[in-house]
Amino acid sequence: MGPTSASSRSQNPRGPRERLVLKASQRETLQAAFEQNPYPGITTREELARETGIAEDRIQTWFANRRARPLRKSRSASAQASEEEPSQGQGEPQPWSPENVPKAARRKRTAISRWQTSLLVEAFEKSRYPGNEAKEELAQRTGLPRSRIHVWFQNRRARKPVQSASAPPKSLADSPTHAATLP
DNA sequence: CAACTAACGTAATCAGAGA
DNA sequence: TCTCTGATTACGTTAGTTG
Repeated sequence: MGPTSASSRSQNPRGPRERLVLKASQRETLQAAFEQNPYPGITTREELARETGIAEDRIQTWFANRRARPLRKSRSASAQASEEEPSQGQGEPQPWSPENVPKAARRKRTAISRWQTSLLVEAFEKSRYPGNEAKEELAQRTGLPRSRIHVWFQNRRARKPVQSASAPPKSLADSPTHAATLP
């Protein structure tokens, strides 16, 4: 199995997912793909996932972090205004602009059924910030991938702000839409 | 310990399916 | 068409790994 040194991290309910440590060969593969296209679509990501053995959502995270790196400045910033930057001299000094990026295919929209949604809503009301364990459990129970659960919570948090204690819960006569309540 | 960087947060936006 | 909501992005922060 994996020579993971950290295996005693399964006690924190809010704990994040175990941090992945890339092998040199995996890093090379990703870096090569990044140079060809910093915005890989779902097809490319899954291909890379197969090649490297890394989960697709981790590939996506890797690309996002990689894109941000040259733009982000370290908190130390070094403050030295040298007129040259090592490791970024040759190649394309131009930043990637969205217009220049070919629209890669997105992941197909996942259809989340009513019962799956109810389960997620129930969990959301218990905790808006499920840790990795809770996400895995929800993935098990709903049959949805962990990454979709993660996105669902992100969207839910963004669209359903925290209800004030004094704010009326969505009682009757508030949302005439969803007529089907519960079985 | 300091630098590097995977994981994860928000906010904004794009995009698919149903009313 | 509009609404609801899943997918993706930029940007910022947190915390594990490594020199």
